[in-house]
Amino acid sequence: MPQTPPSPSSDAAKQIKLVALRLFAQHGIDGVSVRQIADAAGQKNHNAITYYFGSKDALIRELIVDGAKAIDQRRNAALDAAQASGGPSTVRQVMEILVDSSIDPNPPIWGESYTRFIVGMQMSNRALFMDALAGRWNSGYLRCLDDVRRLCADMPADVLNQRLVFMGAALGGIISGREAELSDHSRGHPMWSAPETLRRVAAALAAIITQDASQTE
Amino acid sequence: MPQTPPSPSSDAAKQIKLVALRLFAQHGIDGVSVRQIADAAGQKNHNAITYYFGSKDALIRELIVDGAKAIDQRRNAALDAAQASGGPSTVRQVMEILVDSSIDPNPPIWGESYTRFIVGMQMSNRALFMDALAGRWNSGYLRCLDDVRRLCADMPADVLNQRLVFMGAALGGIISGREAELSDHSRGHPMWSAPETLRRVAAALAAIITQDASQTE
DNA sequence: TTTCACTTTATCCATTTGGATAAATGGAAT
DNA sequence: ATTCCATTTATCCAAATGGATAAAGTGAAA
Repeated sequence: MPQTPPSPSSDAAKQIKLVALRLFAQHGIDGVSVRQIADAAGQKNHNAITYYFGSKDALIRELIVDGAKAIDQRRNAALDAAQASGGPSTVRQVMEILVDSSIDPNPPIWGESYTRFIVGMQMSNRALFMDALAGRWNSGYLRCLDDVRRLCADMPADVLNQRLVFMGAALGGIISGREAELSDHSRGHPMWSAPETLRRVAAALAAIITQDASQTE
Repeated sequence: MPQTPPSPSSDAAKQIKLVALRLFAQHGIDGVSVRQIADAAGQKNHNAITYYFGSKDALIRELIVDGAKAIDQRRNAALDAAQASGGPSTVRQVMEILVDSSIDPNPPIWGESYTRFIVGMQMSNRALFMDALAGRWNSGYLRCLDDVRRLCADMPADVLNQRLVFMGAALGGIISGREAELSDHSRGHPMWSAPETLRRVAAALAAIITQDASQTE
C-alpha cells in the first residue's frame, strides 16, 4: 500500500492528470469533484485520485508544479540560447520568449489548459498556489524581466516596473483567453490558430513596455 | 411569502449582496457556500439567501446584472459627454473612458470586487455568465470599440480586431489584478493607489492598439 | 389591542463532497 | 500452481452543501 508516490507515473496517473488539468481549467478547482475527474479519466471509482496522489489537494499541487516547471525550463532554455549571442537585443525578442514559452509544444487533442488553470488558481486560490510553488520555477520569468530592464535602462524604474506589472497581467489575460477559445471545438478559430498571432501577442506586450509619448494619439 | 422579489432592496439584502460579491470575487462562486455568505453578512441563518433572492444562483445573476448595468451606464454617460464635442478624438481617450468606467466610484470599505468576480465567472462559469447577461448591458463597451475603429480607419480590419481582442483581455487582467492588490489591506499599495496609475493603464491599452512598426525595438 | 404582513431564526432534508477502508483482480516471479 | 505485488473496484463514512419548511419575532395600521 504505497503512501508515497505509488507508481512514478503510470498510464492511469498520467491520464488523471491530463483530464484533471482540463476540468480544473474549465470549472475551477472547487467546481470539479474527484468523482468527475475519475469518471472523465475512465476510472470506475474516485478512489483512483487518493491512490495515485493521496488527495485532491496533492493532485492540484502536482499539476501546479508540473506546468510551472515545464514553462520555466522552456524559458530558461530560450534565454540561454539567446544569451549565447549576447542576450535578447530587443524588448520584442524578450516578449517572444515569454509568449512562446507559455505554450505547450505537445498539447493533448483537446488543447492546452495550464494557463487558464494557473490564472484561475491565482484568482481564487492564491494561498494554495503560492504554497505549492514556494517561489520555485519562476527564474525564467524573472530573467525575462531583468532583460527588459537591461534593454530599457534609460526608462525611470518606477514607470518601467509599472509597465512590467501591466504586461504580466496582460500576458495572463491574453494567453488564457486564447486557451479558452481554442478549447471550444464547436467552431474554428482562424485568428487564434493563425501562426502569426502569437507574434502579434508578443508585439502587443512589447508595445505596453516601449510605448512613447508619440502614442498619445 | 414573497416568491417574487420580497423586499425591493432591504438593508439586509443590500448587505448580503455586498458581502457575497466580495466573497465570490475572492474564492469563486463554487468556493463560497450560502452559509458563509449569511455569516459574513451578519445573518444568523443561511435561509436569508433563499428568502431574499430565491437561490444562490439567483443571487449570482443579480450580482452579475447589477455590476454590468452600473459599468455600462457609466460608459454610455462618458461616451455621450464626449459625443457632445464630436466624440473621443484619440484612442487614448477611448481607453480612458473604458478604464475609468470600470472603476466603482463608491466602493465599500474593503475595496472593489466586481471585475474579479466577472473575470472569474467568465473563466469558470461562462454559461451562467452569458445566460445572466443575455447580451444586455454591453452597449457601452461596443460603442468604445466602434470609436476605436473610427479612429483607426486606416488600419487593416483584421489586425485592428485582433488588437481589440488583446486589449480587452489585457483590460480584464490588469483591472482584476489591481482589485486583488487593493483588497489586501495588510500592506500599502503606493503604485495602485497613485492617481496617475489608471491614466497609465489607459496608456498601456492604447499602446496595444496604436503600436507601430517603430516599436520593434 | 389585535391583526397582519414582513422578516428573522430554527430545523429538517436529500444529495454531494473528500476521504478511508477493504475486498477483488491480475500478472509476473517463484 | 502458488505467492506476492500493484492496481482496480466496491462500499462506507462524516461533513458540508443548497434548499425547503415552519416557527417565532417585529412593528405599524386598524
